[in-house]
Amino acid sequence: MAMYSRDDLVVLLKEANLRVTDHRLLVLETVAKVKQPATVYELVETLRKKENIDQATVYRNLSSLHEAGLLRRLDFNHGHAHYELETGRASHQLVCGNCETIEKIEGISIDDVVKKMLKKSKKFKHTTTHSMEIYGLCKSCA
Amino acid sequence: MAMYSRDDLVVLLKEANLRVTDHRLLVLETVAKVKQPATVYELVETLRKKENIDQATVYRNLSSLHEAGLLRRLDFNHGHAHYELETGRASHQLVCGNCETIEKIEGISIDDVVKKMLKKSKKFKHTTTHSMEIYGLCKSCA
DNA sequence: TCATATCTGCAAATGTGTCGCATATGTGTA
DNA sequence: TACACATATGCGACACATTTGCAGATATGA
Repeated sequence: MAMYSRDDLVVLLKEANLRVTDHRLLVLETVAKVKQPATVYELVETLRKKENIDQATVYRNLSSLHEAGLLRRLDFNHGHAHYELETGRASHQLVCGNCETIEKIEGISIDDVVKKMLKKSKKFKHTTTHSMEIYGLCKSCA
Repeated sequence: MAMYSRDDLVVLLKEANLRVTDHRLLVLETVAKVKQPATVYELVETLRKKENIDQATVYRNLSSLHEAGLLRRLDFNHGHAHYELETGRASHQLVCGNCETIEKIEGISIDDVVKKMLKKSKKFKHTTTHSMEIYGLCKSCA
């Protein structure tokens, strides 16, 4: 898991043509630190402990960072979004269809599958980054 | 794409130990007919044209049918759920991360990938049915 | 330092989905 | 077929995630 210094993140923001505000930097920094994709609720909780920051600001920054390609937005069918740093590498996870359990799996390439799917596709020509969610039931729920 | 008669669907409901009500049958029948996974909004619109049916009823029936394993619930990061008939076979789709475009791709097996992921997993032992969503950008948004 | 585009907090508004409750309906049993 | 009871339904209120309008604050280039 790559570690980014605050200065690194500032560079990322500038490269993305985003203004470097305290709050935006803080949001980016917070997401960069989490191990599992974080919910907005978790992020807001964490951020509020450090600084007085409104949830609307958190939402707006998550959106701008996502649009700029710095964050990946994930949805696990749980009714709320999750965010993680956009690493350029694909993101794969098993997701429980019953409870909120998710498990990121590292080190598996699905490039072949993506290639096959693109070959059959009419609406997609290439994918930039992609994430794959496989839904099943976790041990507790099975 | 398998076609189900109304009688077939009644049998499915009975096998699932669900009461056969007009509304539940109608919801199931409607989902069974759509080609692409349908949003609740679309289903409510379609259903309202045929019969006076409340959206709470639609939601409740979609849930009971999903819990009973007759419907698959999908989330494409668009802020609302989609439903399709649970076929037993896996469901694969390319999803645009920018607009609402999705494209189902048939005839690709990802059993090997699922097997590999399960092997690395600590929280999942086996998957029942699974669906895979690969996020990228569609031609228009690329 | 200034001008201006962008950001922020606040409160109110949306959108999606759920719940409580009184009434209606399906289903097994007599 | 009629009954009893569990379950389903409609309605309105509610809950939660996310967005928006607006007025004041801040970042950035000139």
